[in-house]
Amino acid sequence: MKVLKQRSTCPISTALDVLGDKWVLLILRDMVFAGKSTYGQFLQSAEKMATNILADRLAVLESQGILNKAVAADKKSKFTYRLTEKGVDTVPLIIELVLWGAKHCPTIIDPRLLAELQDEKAAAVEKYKQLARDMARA
Amino acid sequence: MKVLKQRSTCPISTALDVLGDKWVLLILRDMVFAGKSTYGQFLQSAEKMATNILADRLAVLESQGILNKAVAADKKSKFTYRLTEKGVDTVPLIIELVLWGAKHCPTIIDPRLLAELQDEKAAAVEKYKQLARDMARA
DNA sequence: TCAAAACACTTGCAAATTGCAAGTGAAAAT
DNA sequence: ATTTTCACTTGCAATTTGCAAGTGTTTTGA
Repeated sequence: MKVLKQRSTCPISTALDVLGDKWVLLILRDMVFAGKSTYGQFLQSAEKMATNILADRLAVLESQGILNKAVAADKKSKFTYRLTEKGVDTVPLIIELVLWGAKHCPTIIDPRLLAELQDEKAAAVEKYKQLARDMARA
Repeated sequence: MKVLKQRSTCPISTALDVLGDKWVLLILRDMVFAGKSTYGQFLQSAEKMATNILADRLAVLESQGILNKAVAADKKSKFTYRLTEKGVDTVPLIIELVLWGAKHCPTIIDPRLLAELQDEKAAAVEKYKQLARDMARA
């Protein structure tokens, strides 16, 4: 059981104690926007995270109740990671990261997705939260 | 001039290359919600960041165009750091961090601030963006 | 049925980053 | 003139990262 130290009682600081890590948020991105759920799928991302870092971050996220680990339905040797409701609640944060990155950094993004997030943010947040929930049940 | 390496062309990943750091976001928090603008003020936060880390992160934020450094109006030995519009645009992200932290972690927050952020998020985002802009002119 | 492949990690280690304490140098106050 | 304030810098031990290789179960396929 991974234990994180809380630096203060500030909500921002405490949120950052777990979410203030590049790899953690890329895992959440892959779950929300790419529907990924296994160790092998997370390793295939463009950012090439190291295997030990991935294992460590999955353990942190599980111990923090942001995702659940379970044996896959089809294979006993496979695990699936699913978002809890606490994990689903990071969707608005991830969407703000998309919007900031797309506006201020040189990046590549599907223009339709960007338009959807910009023009109907509240609806898009609900849509991706629900998608994340549906995947968690699958 | 600090150079950051971009891990991919994904907007989330690229945003995280600069914002995916606990100390960077605490500096932005202090500017937006506490109106801080000097090296000495940042050092006084509850999280006690080390002096060398603070100097490093301020240099990163300046080189990324998120804040500007200028000699203070009153004293030549003092610098003031102010948010650029790129920095002001992190306000929605910071507000999502507040909401997630307050909802899912044991933290302490003024109930009126929380209610304001929860019940009228869009208006609150605009309000704090404008406050941040006004401080940048002061 | 038995060897090979897939899958999810673990381990070892060099290199980079962090956190702490102390030091530096210029301007302000006394 | 001297002390204090302010904004850093430096040195160094300890932690964390990133890379490559290895381990131990399933599962697939001949």
